[in-house]
Amino acid sequence: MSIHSLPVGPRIPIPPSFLFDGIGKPRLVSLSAALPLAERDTLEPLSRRVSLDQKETLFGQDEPACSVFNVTSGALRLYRILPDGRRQVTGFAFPGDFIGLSLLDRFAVSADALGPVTACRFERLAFRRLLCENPGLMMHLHEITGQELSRAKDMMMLLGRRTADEKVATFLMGLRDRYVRIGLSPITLELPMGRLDIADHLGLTIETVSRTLSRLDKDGCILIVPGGVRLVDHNRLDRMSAH
Amino acid sequence: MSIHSLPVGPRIPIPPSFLFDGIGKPRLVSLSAALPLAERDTLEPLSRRVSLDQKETLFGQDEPACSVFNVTSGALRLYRILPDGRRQVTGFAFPGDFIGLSLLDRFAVSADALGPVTACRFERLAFRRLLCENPGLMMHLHEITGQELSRAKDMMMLLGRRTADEKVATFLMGLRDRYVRIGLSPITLELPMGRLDIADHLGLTIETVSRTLSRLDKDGCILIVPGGVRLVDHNRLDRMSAH
DNA sequence: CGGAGGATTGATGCTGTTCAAGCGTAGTGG
DNA sequence: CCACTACGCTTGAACAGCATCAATCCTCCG
Repeated sequence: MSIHSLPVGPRIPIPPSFLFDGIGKPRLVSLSAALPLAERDTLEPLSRRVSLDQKETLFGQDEPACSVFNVTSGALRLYRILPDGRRQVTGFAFPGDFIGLSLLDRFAVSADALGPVTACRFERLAFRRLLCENPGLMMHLHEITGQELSRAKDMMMLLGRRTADEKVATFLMGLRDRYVRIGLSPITLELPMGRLDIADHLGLTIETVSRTLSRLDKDGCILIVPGGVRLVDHNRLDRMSAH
Repeated sequence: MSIHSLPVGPRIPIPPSFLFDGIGKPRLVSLSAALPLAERDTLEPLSRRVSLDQKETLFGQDEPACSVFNVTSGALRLYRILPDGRRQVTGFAFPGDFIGLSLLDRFAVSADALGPVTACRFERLAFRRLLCENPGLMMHLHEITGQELSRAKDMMMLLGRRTADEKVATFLMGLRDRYVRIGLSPITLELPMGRLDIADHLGLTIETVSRTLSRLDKDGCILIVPGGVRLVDHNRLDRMSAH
């Protein structure tokens, strides 16, 4: 697929590993590749498929959380909104990601689709019950939650202490890392989210995001392409996102 | 204790409920009141006491995490530092709080004492093993982690989308809520952390924090007292922290 | 062709930072 | 008991980075 034909709301494809298990037998598109096969087999019978179109919402903040989700294809934005309309996008969910893993009574964020999305839905109480019977699985999911918490702390550092340039560079490098893991191109990054979503994620305005990307482009760090961004000067980006 | 005699590095007292169990028998100061007695009794045998003096560090970011902690008295700051010295204080730990609950291989933050601190230390692998044998307990601790994650998202909203005034007001109201739960005065808040810690927590500079507190004082919202702050105009503070 | 929505770019202004000086209190030693 | 220092906090003045306001462009689509 040429970079010039990326759709505007790009479709995050289903990585091939999700479509077949070890012996090449097709299986229902379903659970995270991050999970060992045995655990997938434990969880899968409990799941139901969900599909969303662009802009449809999966759930809203503070709604009773009767489900847990695992994204199979597409991408979602997760966010909170203040009474006066200010929004913070706390993150984006990609194939393989769980949503609602902390199993609280209510959802901590709202979630809606950036494009067509499919996911596995689990009934929360059944999910919980299953975990209680499989301490190993619960421990694994607890670990995944711990990693999310660690990333949340990265995010605090990003929001509290970094400049606009660093924020944007860090965002791009973070996306690259995630794309590597789910089998998407880490060179030409699809950006299924709009500039406003990025801005609300990084604690900036849409204008600042746009200007910063333009400058990175002019400086030869990146190349802005329809529907995404091509990473050019990897080193410079790495230095900007200075860990 | 008069508000004018608050020590500069105030001692966060041990809530009485930690000192005695149901039948009035004294017990070793130890575990969180947030935990049911049965769970406390399960965990306690595994624990070792730790004491820290002011400014001593409990552990550093990225160190191998061989322990899990539960604070019994005092307060700690949890933070990350960038190579160039910029710091983000991700939170503060008070009596009852667990640290390192996500059980990852390495600590996600550094932790050091704001004043004299005591805590329970658990050997991580033993702790982990115990949890695998007590799914109910594991589920409970998972839930606590989920709440921490939810607060991390509040923090993202705070850092990304709120003004300096709102940040400071929200910080104070948040402290009030926590102090209520651990039995400290929610009217005259002790501030065991310095202005710089608050600044690095809220993504501001020390000058902005100082100015903002001064203005809140002048406006009659709060009263700055040695070692802390007295909340005066509760309503106005609530409106400023506008949830 | 015309409209809608997102993205870009420019001009201006404000919020919070930076730099700098001064204050207050605790602790120390003469 | 009082200087003297150290340290954290406060306050002021000037500055800068990002926000705001506004206009234009681009692409997709009907």
